[in-house]
Amino acid sequence: MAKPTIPQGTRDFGPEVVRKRTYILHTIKTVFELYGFQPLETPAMENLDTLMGKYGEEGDKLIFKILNNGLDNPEKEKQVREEFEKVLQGKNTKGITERALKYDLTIPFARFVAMNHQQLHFPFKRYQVQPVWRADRPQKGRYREFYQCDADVVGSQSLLNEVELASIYHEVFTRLGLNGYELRINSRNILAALAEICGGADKLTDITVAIDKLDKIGLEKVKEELVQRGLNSSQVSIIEEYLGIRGSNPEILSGLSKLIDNSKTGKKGIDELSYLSSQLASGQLHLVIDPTLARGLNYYTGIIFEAKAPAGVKMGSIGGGGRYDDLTGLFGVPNIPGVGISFGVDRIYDVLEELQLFPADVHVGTQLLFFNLGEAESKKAFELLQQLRQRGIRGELYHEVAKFDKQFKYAEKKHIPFIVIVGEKELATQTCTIKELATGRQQSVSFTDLKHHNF
RNA sequence: GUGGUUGUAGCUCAGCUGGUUAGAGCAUCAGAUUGUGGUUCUGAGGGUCGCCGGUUCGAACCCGGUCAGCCACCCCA
Repeated sequence: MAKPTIPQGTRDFGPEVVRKRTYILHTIKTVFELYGFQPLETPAMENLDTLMGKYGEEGDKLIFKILNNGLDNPEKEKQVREEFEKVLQGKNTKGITERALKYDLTIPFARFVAMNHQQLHFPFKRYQVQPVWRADRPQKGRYREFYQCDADVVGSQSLLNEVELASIYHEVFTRLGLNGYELRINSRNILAALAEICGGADKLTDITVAIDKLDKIGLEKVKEELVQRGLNSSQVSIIEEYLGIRGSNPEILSGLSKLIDNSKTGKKGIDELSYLSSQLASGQLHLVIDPTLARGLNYYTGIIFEAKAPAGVKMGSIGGGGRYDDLTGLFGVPNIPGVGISFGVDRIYDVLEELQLFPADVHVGTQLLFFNLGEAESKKAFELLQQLRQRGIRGELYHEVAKFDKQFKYAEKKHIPFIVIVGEKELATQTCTIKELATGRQQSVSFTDLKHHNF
């Protein structure tokens, strides 16, 4: 029998890891709820039609397709072979595959809203935490199965939603102890205005894709890429001037005004950014207006967000999002605008690990362990244990009579903070001995008092 | 999808220019220790050297293929 394996790019999560991940996810969900967001879950698989063409050409290639059943039916052999020929030419065909694993949470959400918009009360605020799948080649921080953690508001144009979402980022990162995080914002309208000035709205995608790489490849390479993408030298120098806008938020706003204020779209973008920064200026939010922030996704139309790990941690974005004006339009229901954010759970995990920000008690599952020291002893211990469980205290009785040494080690391995000894002496005196492992402190408590004892 | 790199015990790794029975530390189990863990000491178990094939008298080592991990690119979370 060959050793079992798991599919490429997938992971098992052991108890210790699950506890840490749960801590992160619980924190995020709690904050979502605090802001009035409601939970939603959608199926692991969607109809292929729902997903295809929504993520661009590259995205389509990375969708995990599910093979239809019954392809081996001899009666259909000829038809199946013909259909498969089409697959070899790069076309998708319902004869071979008509379902796929979901690629993100946004498109399934849009599909859900399009299907149910008559029943929903707007604005509809939902959060969703589920795995998604991509047929990408795995590498550092990238997996074929990973969790996304999204919150979106649909059915409202109000910028107050952006304010709320920015506050959610702040609240979550603060609760996780990531005080040095940075929330960068920009507006797609600013970028659109820049494209206008550079002589063509059709250049928007080329410009955003190139600018998005600034952090990684530097100014010179970005300029090269812009030229490659068909921009002339005067257009490139306008973009260079734009990328050179730096300083405090007010300074950046005035810099932007000088460059693009006579564009109507540009003015709208500046208004959005100044509204957001003024609304949030009073708090401790680390809000930074960043003209170089672009984000690859094409469907964004207004404010865009990107959350960065504290400086010094070699980790880029730990969250992102933005406003889209017409997501459900793809599914035949126009005019439902929305704005959403996403948390990168795996990356946040790595950052918390690196900065040692997981709480010390994150591993504590079982709170106390009763030692098993004989038949009569364990019978009494079990009775006491059941009383404590009634109170909601998580406890265990060691599964068999064993030496102290073994039972201690079991408690240590499971990070159980307290052990309770009920042995011959304790039975005689109707008391038990409670020991706190971390400190070695020990105390004697009567069987009747144990019920109310605080651990 | 393209390219690079690694694969030896549960884990981290050593293993000389190819040479007889493949090693260490940690972990596990047992004992020192029959009511007090973390330390120490003693001993034991555990490997088809990722898998398949080739070269050779002889392969963990060389060659080809394959699978998996890691890294970079494309793209993205």
